[in-house]
Amino acid sequence: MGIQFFNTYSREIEPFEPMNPPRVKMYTCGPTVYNHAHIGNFRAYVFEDLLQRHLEARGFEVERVMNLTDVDDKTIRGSRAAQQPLDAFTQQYKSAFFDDLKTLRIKPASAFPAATDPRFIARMIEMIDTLMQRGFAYQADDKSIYFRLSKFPDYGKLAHLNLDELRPTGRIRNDEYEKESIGDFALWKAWDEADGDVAWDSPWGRGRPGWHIECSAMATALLGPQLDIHCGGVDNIFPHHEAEIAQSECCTGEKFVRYWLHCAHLMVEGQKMAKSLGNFFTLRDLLNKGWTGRELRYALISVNYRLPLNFTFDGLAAARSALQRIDEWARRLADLANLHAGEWSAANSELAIKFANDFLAALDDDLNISAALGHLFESIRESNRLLDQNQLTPADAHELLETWQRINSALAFEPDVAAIPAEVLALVEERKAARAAKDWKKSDEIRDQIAALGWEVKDTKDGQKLSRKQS
RNA sequence: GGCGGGGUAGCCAAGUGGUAAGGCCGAGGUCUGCAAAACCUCUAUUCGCGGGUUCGAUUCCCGCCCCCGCCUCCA
Repeated sequence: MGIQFFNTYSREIEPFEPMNPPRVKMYTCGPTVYNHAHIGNFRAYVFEDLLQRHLEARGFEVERVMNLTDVDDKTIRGSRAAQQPLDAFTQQYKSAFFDDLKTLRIKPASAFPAATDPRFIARMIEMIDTLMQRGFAYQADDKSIYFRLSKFPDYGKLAHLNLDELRPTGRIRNDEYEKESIGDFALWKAWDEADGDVAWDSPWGRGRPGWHIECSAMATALLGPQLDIHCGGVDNIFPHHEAEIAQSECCTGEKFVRYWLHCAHLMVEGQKMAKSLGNFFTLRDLLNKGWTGRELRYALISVNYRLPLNFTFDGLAAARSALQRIDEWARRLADLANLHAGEWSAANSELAIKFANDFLAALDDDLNISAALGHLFESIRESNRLLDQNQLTPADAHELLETWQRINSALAFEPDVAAIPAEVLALVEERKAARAAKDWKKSDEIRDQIAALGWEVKDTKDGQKLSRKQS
């Protein structure tokens, strides 16, 4: 069985066949940089990262683009409130976003195009112009340009919505009466006072681009008319991704996206995350509480992307415990392998081979991470048992470790490397002497001193082992 | 109202027409100067509820209940 994904468009599991293997063109909707991204946003980005990493583990070359929305109602409002120019205002959140990606071990995309980049503004104008010429767009009395939905009967197919049955929810602005049809969305928004000095010239007057056209313009400019994979949160399905399809296909005449993958929402302690509920968290909030990026990464990645994820602090604690167990296991393997470096003749470890096959096959199946982690922990238990019984050869240990490293290229769960302070090393030496003299009292005192410095020392048959203490 | 996703042990969660992976937590044990780690054992006769199909359903069908999301610029 090859790789297969659930395609939102067909609502079915489909075999994954990119246009030009091994190349994969992937577009992922990025953040609107008007504040710090929250953990719900990062659930989507972590999912996309796992997707990319697994495709790469399977030999694909992924070219991924993630856009940055740095002009829209919220960024403009924010910059005015902060009395900063728009670019200065958004720049701080762009930087913070990149820091957060790093903390969560999310691989950088091949490109992070920003909506305000003159090159892409030009591209957007060009696309809108094409749509105007072909009759897919029109200028309304308010001078804005709108997409003419009546010309694109496929609109609604991705979301499987019947447009005639849409229920008005009050989110439709009443002042858009100039539009031909209530669903027509803005491609170009004519300047108004609230925009301040944020405006670009266009054939239709000064204004700024609509949100949807951004993605269509940047995706097709950087990846071509057709994408293999387009990701985002389920909330983007309608209307954003519908609009992208409409704009792109009416411009290029080609099918825009082959596989649509959407991840479900994150909830917090069983409720929707909202500032008003006091359960709204950014990555920084969690770091300040003593959690690490990889712990959050584990918590976010360990539930299948199509299921709603209930984020809890119990879940983070479970992530911490699971990661420590993985760390300890990998260290035991490394210790055994290193102790006998040079004795690694071809092991053909059945355990390692089965581990790799089972794990990767699980991820092939629409990123079934739960099953994949199940195989990981089964392998851990089995090899730990063999280690306890001195039945694991150094060659097996070496091979298992290599297998783990390959698998971990998709997970990125390795421990943060921390240099052991000289002070701690000195205490360990001192303790070694005390232990040789069976001075248990002194040994325990030094253990406490080491703990006070943030490190944990464990006594094994191969001597003391140090690890960073978790907060 | 429309569309979609869910309800599996204390929590998270995989899964199949043939009798319930895995993780976390908890209890007991082995090991250990102690501690930690690791390992072993135990923890759902049962998979929201009621019917049906079947030799047999958690898995298929019908009905019902509950939760969550989207319904025009929130990942």
